[in-house]
Amino acid sequence: MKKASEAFSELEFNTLLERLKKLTPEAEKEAHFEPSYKESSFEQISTELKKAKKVALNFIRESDEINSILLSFGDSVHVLEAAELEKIKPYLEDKKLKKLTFDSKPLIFALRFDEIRLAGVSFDVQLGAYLLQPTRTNYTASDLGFRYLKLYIGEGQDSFRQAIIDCYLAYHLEEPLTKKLTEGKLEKVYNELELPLSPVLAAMEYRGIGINKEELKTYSNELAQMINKLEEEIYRLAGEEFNINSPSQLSSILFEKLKLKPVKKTKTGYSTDSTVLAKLINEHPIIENMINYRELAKIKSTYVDALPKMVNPKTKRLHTTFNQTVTATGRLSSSNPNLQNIPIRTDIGKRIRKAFVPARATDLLLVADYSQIELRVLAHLSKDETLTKAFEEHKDVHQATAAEVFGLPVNKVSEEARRKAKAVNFGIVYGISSFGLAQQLQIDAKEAATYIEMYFNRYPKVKSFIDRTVSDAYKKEFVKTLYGRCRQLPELKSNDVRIRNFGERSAINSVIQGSAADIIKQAMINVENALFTDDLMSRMVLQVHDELIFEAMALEKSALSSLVKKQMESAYVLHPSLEVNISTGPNWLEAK
DNA sequence: CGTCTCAGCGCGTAC
DNA sequence: GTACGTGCTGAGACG
Repeated sequence: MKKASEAFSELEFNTLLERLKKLTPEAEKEAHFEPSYKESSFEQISTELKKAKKVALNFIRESDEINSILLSFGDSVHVLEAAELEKIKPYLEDKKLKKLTFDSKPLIFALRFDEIRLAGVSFDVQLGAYLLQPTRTNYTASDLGFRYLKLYIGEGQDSFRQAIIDCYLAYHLEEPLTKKLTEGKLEKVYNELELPLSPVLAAMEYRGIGINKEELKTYSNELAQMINKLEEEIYRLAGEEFNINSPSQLSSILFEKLKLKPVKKTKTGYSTDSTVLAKLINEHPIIENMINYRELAKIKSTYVDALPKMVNPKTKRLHTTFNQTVTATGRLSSSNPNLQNIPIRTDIGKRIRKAFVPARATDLLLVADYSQIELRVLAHLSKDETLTKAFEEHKDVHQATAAEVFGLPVNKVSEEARRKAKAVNFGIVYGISSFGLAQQLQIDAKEAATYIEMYFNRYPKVKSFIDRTVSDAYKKEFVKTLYGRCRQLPELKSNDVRIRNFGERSAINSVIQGSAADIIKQAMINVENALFTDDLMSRMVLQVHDELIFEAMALEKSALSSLVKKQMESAYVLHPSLEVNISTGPNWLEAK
């Protein structure tokens, strides 16, 4: 009863506030920015459009359908009916007329349904704001309007008003954002990488990738049966039925009922994650079943059952969204669905890849992946002779590292030593801590520390590069990649040593991961252009951080292979040079 | 009081 | 180190 009355009074309070706002329109106008707009026809704006050098552009859309066209020459925003699209088409496709946008990719994407190729996008608010502050989680009109123009724009506008505001901002943020980008020496990465990449990503999203729904349906049934059996066995061994997917319920079965020894804690209780289960494998027969259950359940719910639901009914294909303004380092991310974390490591997971196929059975998928791009970037940036030489001599880099670190002849490097060296290499790229390496290798921190020390003994210039990068980061509070992409590191100002250490690792990781991201972005732009120049029909459809996936026309297989290899390897002149491996197959599994 | 929604969290997949 | 998605859980909103 009390709660209900409290809720009511709060509701009443809000309603009163709303009324108050309406009663004082003057105060409202002062506090909140509202761009003016007018409904116009093509004829009314055609004179201005003809003589204009630049125009801000936006659409009001329902999913991918354009309902209205928004144009601004600086003052009022013109709202035109979608029916006028045909008349505006030549202007949209005229690369000499500069288009200023708030977020260009959805516009490019939507226009493709009307067979219009937007050209001349010279400014994109989202991309500019991202390059200036890549660690922000979003770039809303309200935040950006205030930050760069001191405008008060309310959050949570309806979609019509939001579209108007975005169009207005696309015009008026050009000057302040461009100025900031220049000050930060970010023009190169902005103009040569992010802006030209945007239409490439739009095209890849538009194309999508083929998926064999029947294959997944069959697999789903198989998995259901296997999961069912494991479920029964787990219940039997537990002596009761419970929700296996609930970490808290599993925890009480394992650590209370079965009296197993807890390995580590989480915020809320005892951890049951895969590393914990692995350590308990010899303690109780239920553990092995749990490990198997977890893997199958993960694959089924996240991929096998989820992916078919996301197939576009019109195109019969999967269309991911490549997010260009999400990661702190400059990598892309992929969502709805995420096609950058499709399983590959286990046999159970591999079968998912088999379901990714080209549109026509006669075509192929072609996968082109950079060999060890991050370690090559490290060799390049550090100028370490030993590491550089390993690549120049086409050595197995983990094996070579093992030989160096453990002082063995190459032919005496055991599987075990190679595995350890590989973990050290990963650790270096991630910004190593002895704690992290110890956890990875299941050894104590002291032993891990000696591995790191031995590594730095053999690769002294990697050591000095890391030291230089970190001390530079403390001085400037940011780091930069090969292309000048910037990441701020406010963590380095923290009084908490754990947060500072995190900042130091991020500094190293961002330079290496971000530089690799720069390179593959350059490669994507170059490859896409080359495909059109050479009149090939094959198309790039996915990017997974260090690899590009193409739908290849069978007849173009060899031409495509050499084009892609050439373009990817020459995207950036690195020392040691970049190396790309190519393979093809009837599906994503067999093209790896 | 039951139903719904949402955010946080544990977990696991990728590079 | 960098991401994203699923399922569970508890809190608060809703009717």
